[in-house]
Amino acid sequence: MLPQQKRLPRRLPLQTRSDPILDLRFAGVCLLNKPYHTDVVYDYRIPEELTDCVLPGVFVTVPFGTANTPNLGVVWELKEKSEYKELKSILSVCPDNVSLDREMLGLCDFMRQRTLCTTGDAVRAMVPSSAISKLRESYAINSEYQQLRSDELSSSDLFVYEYLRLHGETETAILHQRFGAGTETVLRRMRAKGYLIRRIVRHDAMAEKNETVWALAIGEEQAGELATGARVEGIKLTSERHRRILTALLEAGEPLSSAEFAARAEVTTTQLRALLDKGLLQRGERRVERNPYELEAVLAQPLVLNGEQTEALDTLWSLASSGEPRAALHHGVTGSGKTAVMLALIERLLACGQGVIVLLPEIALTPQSVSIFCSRFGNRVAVIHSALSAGERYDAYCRIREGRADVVLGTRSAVFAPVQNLGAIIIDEEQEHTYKSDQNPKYHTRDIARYRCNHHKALMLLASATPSVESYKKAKDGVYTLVRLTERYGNARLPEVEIADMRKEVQSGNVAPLGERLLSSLCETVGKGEQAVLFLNRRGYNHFVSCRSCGEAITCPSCSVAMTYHTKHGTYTEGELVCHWCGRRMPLPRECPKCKSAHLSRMGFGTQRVEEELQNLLPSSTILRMDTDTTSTKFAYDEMLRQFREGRADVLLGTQMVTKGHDFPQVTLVGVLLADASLYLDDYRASERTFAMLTQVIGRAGRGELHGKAVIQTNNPDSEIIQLACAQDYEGFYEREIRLRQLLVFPPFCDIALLTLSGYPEGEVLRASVQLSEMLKEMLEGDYRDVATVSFGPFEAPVYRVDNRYRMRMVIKCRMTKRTLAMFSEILCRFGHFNYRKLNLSIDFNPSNL
DNA sequence: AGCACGCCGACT
DNA sequence: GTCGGCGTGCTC
Repeated sequence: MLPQQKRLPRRLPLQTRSDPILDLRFAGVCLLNKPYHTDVVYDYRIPEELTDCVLPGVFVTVPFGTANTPNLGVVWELKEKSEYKELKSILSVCPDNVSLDREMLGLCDFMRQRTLCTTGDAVRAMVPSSAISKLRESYAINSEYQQLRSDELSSSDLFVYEYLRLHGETETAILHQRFGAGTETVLRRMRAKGYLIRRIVRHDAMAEKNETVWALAIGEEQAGELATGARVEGIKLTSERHRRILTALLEAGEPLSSAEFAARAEVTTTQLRALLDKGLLQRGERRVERNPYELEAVLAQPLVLNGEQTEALDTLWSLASSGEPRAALHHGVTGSGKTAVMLALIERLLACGQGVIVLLPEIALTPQSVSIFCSRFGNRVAVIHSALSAGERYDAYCRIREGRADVVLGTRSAVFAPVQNLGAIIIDEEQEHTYKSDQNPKYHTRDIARYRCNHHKALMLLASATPSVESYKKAKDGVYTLVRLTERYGNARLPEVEIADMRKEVQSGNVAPLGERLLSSLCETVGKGEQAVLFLNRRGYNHFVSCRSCGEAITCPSCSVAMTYHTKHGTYTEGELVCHWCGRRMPLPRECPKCKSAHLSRMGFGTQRVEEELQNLLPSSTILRMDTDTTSTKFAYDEMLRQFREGRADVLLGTQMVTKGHDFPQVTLVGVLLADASLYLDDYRASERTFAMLTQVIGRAGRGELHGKAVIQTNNPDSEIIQLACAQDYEGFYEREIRLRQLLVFPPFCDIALLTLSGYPEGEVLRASVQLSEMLKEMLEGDYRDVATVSFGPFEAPVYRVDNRYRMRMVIKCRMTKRTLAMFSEILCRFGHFNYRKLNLSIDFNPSNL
């Protein structure tokens, strides 16, 4: 057993530099590039000249290790004394463009404990990477070492040496580009021999972008006279363009950029420079804000809320203004006008000087949804999503931190937006699995939002037509306040839903993706000049095995998730079934366990095929296909949606993308192909996802004046989930689902820790996975006897080999308590100490996907 | 993660 | 005999 590392303190000591009693000459620093088992607080001396700028949350560089390599770190705490002797001193403080405030430092700690991530992981999630200084390594020839013994150096050594002799000090990245893969070894070797020296330099964040602007260097009166062509103090402007420059400046009343001059006065930089030389103009700098969203604040029409909405707003407002941290679940049927309530709530919060974060899943963050916010709140809105450039992200961050933007609209990572006086965090479509990060730090947005709302005594508002079972249970248990909207807004009625049994089609010889019912409805709709949306449920494509006769898929006897078909040694027929939750394996049965039919099949068809078919059947109509192939750029995606909304296409065919965040008033028909495909995912949330998807897609129809219709094609018309979705009966779905979860012990009745061990070679991974499970067993029988768990595995991950790394897994059902977390933390530390270079252990709590 | 120390195989 | 392989242990 290895010695225990001293983990980080749970609470931050309260302290500021102004405290007169304390003589805070030392700093505890967390380094940003440390692996989990060495991510502890390291003490450093604060040099005299830095006493004023070393404060908790500030980024610094410190020497580390025997070589005193500079490392980037964040000051965690200040202290009077340190247990350690022979402390090193902080090297430098990064410029003041970012630092973590108390809230963010606390959040950092929270994330480390909850997700078992490192300080670096947490910090990088909170702050745009372009705002943090970077350390860059470069090499140069050691001038004190004159003799070049060429017998000691290989030819690749000499190439690099020669390059450095010619070019001088060069960054490692550039050398790497020039000399390829083996460069690191070459550099290391030559440094060890004393030929080269290495330097690590701090490069500060790119920070703001500035542009050159031109201003008057003389008085306005003088300029005015010159602009008329008069002679002033010996100068007369004969060129008409020169006079236009002065006129433009006087009209603008502020400095202008070259581009602005070009637009206003049709003059070029040459002419501007001429006036500069005459001493009439001077050059200055102006901050440019990189904001891809042109935010015209249109005069917002007042929100008209119906009775139910007003009631919901009042409840939410009383929670938000209570001065206490609160959480609410806003459950409204599709089309009930949740957004209007949200907007009204935001207006009230802004009126009280509070800011708001609104989170949406990526695919719902469309120009349409952005414009809803921008038209109402204008340039107070900051939009944050993954497609922003580093500069745009940085500027949005600054705008928020400085309070110039107080309505933040964004995807998962926007939950960290540095809104100063936070009134609410709204998570729309809260059941979406994209709110769970599957890379380090593996946080759930809800947990971060809850932490931040506690800090700000703000409201966390979860909204959805189909809440996650976890959240709805919390609402039922009174942890969240439940706010309901049960009516569709305005004249809109729920569409009429028809379930089309595809088994009959198969029996009558039709194997086409479009059944008769859907086809005839489609012809009718298009014939009337109305629009249709076809949703192809492609999740679970081809992996599970289902019965053609009864429609059931083969599920794991102990987990109630579909078993996945794995081929063996490249033969397609000789496969076996595997459960990704408990690792159970079994051969592919000859007949259906339910109805004994021999018609077992793998299933699926792609969007292209459906598109072709459609085009044949409806030759005169325009079909838009929207999937990951056709919408590789965000631009293409937006363009397609716009085309469809403007009525330039009759049918929109696509995957999940078509289900979210768009209002198409002209759509009267919604068709779902293969509704049951996602019913048998190898995930315990398969029913939940299918229900949510179907409910939402059905809700797309009939949102305007026209009445809508939905046709649901399925091999499994008796499925309770499909029927409940067609009836838009969330309550019924929940009751059924929660009972199942309890019975089989799945969240919210337990938490799940997914341990993934990856690396190479295969034998090592297998050996280590056995060692891991033994270690776990030993801990559960020893020091952690009090931790209740049920472990499965180790078994192969669903995709066993990725990028030549082999992956083994363990699934552990547990309760996420301090003790459980402490145990997993120790596992990570111990594994780190084993120093398995090529192996990596990752732990994900309640993962979103397998 | 890096880096140094340290102990074994294939080269001058 | 040495260089360099990577096993092991430490970093305020």
